[in-house]
Amino acid sequence: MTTKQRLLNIFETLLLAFGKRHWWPGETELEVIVGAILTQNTSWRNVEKAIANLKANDLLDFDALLSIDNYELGGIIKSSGFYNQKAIKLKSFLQVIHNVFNGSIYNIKNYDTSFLRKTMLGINGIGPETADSILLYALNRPVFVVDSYTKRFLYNHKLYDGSWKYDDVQNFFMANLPRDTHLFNEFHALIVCLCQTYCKKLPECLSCPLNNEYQRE
DNA sequence: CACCAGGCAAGTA
DNA sequence: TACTTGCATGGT
Repeated sequence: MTTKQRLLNIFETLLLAFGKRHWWPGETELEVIVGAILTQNTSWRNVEKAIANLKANDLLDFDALLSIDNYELGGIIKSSGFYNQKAIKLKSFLQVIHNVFNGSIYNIKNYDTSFLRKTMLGINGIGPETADSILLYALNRPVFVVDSYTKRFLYNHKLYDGSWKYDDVQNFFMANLPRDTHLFNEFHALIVCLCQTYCKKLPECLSCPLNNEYQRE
């Protein structure tokens, strides 16, 4: 079985086991972007509270967020942890959108993916995972998102030895899968679901739904 | 009680 | 280049 066939098999198996994940929860691009920053090293449960709090204060709005005081913003997103840093990160991101993209978040749709990625990576607080999450889940660009779960999954299933960097892991998926936004969207979400359900720690991954897939080899 | 969660940047060697 | 540390709340 080739790597491409194996990856697609794994995807089909996970989809069958868990169903569609309907990622990313969020009604607007801004909500997805805010969530992507707030969920850095933080459980999604705590991020949901922060987003609800932002909505309750009418702050899930580009201009409102841009003008709010950092200290006050930190208090509102406190439940997401690292709230002082994240307040600064959110403001930095919005400030760049304001400066580079002519003052509107909606203009960023008109720019190509590599320019957007490079620009986002230049913002303090935006690393590769956050940038790619925004590209895929907010802007529907065919970019594969890598996180700690992705590496754990590949390692547990002996698809890599643990030495690859972020870009190496991303290239592995993108070189062996059709460049399809919906596929990348669902695959990443399914890997997260798999690891949160079965593969809590390295290197164990017992009673994993993929075991049958391997027995077929 | 300890440990982790859908990371990143800055500092050190 | 390759580690280490600070950031911080809330759930299990």
